[in-house]
Amino acid sequence: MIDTYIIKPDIFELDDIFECGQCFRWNKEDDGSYTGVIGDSVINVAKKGNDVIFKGNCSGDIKTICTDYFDLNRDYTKLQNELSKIDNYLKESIEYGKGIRILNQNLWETIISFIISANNNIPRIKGIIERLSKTYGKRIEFNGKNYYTFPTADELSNVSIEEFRSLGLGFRDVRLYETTKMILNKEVDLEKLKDLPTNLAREELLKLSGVGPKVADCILLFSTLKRFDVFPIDVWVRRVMNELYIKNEDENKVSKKEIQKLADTKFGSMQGLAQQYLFYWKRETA
DNA sequence: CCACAGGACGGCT
DNA sequence: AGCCGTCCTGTG
Repeated sequence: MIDTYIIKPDIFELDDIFECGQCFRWNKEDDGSYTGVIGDSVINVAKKGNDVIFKGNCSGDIKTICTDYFDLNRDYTKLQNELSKIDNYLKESIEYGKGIRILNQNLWETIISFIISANNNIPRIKGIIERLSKTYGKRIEFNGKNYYTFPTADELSNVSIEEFRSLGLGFRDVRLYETTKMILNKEVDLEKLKDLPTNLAREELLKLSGVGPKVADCILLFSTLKRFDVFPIDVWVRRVMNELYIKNEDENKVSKKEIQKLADTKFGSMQGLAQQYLFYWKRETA
């Protein structure tokens, strides 16, 4: 059924939320709004003045779905104020990406999406995920258009490596195939992850094929696991951390260990959010 | 045609 | 433990 839900949040900018690199299934419409799939629902998010308007073909209560997914019960103003005190670089990056909220994305979907993200760029990642959903997910209609749910582990259980390859996954085909099997046979039990401390949850995720340190940290931060005490280090984060704080002539000579240690001491339990502001700022203004 | 961009992984020291 | 070549596809 088609539902609407309207709020006036202090912190909520469409471009900041959907373009900061945390998600791959949201597409911008001609009117500036975004449409995407959350679980079994299709949602369109628009902003008019201070109003954020959610409309969707929803499998449940739209208010519950959006409150959870968009992390609406967290006080980002307070978090921004705390982070802004750390230094002026962080303050500037927060001013740039002031409308960011970290999404609560389905854990399985986040795992598969970020395995696909390895050694890959955003347009291609989005294309692969779209083809995966169209081929193996369920169709939902909204505003006269077809959308597709992200396929479940069960829906991928009989897909061969060759079929994955034909969707454009490249060398990631085996990783998707193996990880699907490992999750289905509970070699890694996703249900148990949410109760584990961050370091142990990371160890579990690292057992999955195609999940290394960077992907594991993205999963911990951008999924319903919602851990802010991780600091995913990719080329852009390395670049910005070196430029601002480490100042090595060759950024490639800076070890991940050194960056990680700096993030721990400087940003502490809020390092995941700090990473998002710094990453988005550096990427968009590069 | 080539250079480059983007992480995991396995083999090597 | 750290270093490095390979995996694949799209872009300039």
